[in-house]
Amino acid sequence: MTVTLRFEDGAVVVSSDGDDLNPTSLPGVERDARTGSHRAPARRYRAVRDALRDRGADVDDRVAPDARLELSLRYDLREYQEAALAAWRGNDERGVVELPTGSGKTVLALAAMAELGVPTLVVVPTVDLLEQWRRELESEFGVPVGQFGGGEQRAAALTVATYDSAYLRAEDVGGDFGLIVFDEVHHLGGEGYRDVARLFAAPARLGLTATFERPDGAHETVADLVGPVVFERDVDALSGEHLAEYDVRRIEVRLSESEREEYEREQGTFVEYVRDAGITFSSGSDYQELVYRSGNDPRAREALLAKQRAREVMMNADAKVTELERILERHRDERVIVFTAHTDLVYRLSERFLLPAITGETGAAERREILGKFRDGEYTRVVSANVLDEGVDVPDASVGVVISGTGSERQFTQRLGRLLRPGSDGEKRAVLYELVTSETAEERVADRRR
DNA sequence: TTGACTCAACATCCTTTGCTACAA
DNA sequence: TTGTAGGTTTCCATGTTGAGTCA
Repeated sequence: MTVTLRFEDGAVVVSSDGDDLNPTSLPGVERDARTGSHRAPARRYRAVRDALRDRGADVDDRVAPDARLELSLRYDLREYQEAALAAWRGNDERGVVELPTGSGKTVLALAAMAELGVPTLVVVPTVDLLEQWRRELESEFGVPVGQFGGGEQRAAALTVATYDSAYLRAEDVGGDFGLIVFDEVHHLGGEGYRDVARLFAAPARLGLTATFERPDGAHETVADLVGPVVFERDVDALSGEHLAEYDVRRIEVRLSESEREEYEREQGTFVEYVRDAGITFSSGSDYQELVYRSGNDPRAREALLAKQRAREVMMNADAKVTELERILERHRDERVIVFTAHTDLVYRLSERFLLPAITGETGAAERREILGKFRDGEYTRVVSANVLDEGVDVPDASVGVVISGTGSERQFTQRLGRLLRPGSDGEKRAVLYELVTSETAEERVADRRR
């Protein structure tokens, strides 16, 4: 008896020429009533294949791409990269490696590709990263690299894709790769992006991230789709030798009298509603419930809007601008990145201190120009809202100033990571300033992110 | 090829001290 | 007794992204 495996529209189709096999006994395989065929989600491909092998079946496997690639790596891996690679291989070439920004996750993935030598898809969240990876692969392996996304639709044995484009092409090319690498793999927890991992058959899967855990718990889904964390090393373990040493300095500022008055009024409106409505925030979904209520309860809506205004007051306090002036003066000869949460403030600071500004409204060309000049040293400072947190190739800096941010540990880690690429002399010491408005909810927000 | 636009998706958005049901 | 986890649906606003469309 021969069992045939085929890839079709994001699924693995199982057929056999005899009656000995009950296909639904295979992992994930169900009978499709419409076509009468037996199929499993593509991600179960390896489990199905292995189960058939265990039973000694003769398998005609038309899913696995049979192309073999000769890829050689010029880099020598560092000790922790070797260890991460070994851990991943030891877990049947599945799993997530959690390493800080700047510690060489890309090199690790290149090494995995070279060792496996199978057609590989690299999935990334932004077009910026798409281009970085493509350049890296081309220069390292000297082969043409395919691209899905950013206006291109070109397949090759080594291909890079955005999460969006990978999803759009999955039914079509989901069986073409032996290895799939998810850069910034925490994105895979998003409701829509999960399907990327489901619809591709690639048996070998590598996830890369600096911050695996998600506040919504969806990292468990990611672990299910890609594999568990097989290796992790945090910033502190690498700083000094492979990453710059750093300090985080929290600076407390006070609201002005009028700001305090406004803050207390708006925050009071919010707290009062929350108390009256009996919302305790004892579970994570309570805030969500408040949002639902605001759909038809005017008081709930007003409470949320008041909270929004209170947040703006505390995050954009005038005293932070004064404090920033001092910091810029103190680090006049160093490269400084200023992070905020609101675009309005970005433009205010840009005008006041003549800082080049990057926000979501900044076009691609202008963005490239600013980052290029920052890289060359023509600009030594840049101010941005959330744009530079992730997914953009940001030139190295040694001073960061967090004017405002969310309570997200991920955002904090990413911002810190912007400063940690070691200097050429190895003597660099980075500083991240955190400006926090005292006696406001921002103190809690700042505590939460660490 | 580009730029401007729309659209959908993702992420964050959280108070203080208290209720209830259930498991160890 | 003590400690701990927690039930609904169609979503207030802001910032950012990628894909697609059209001029």
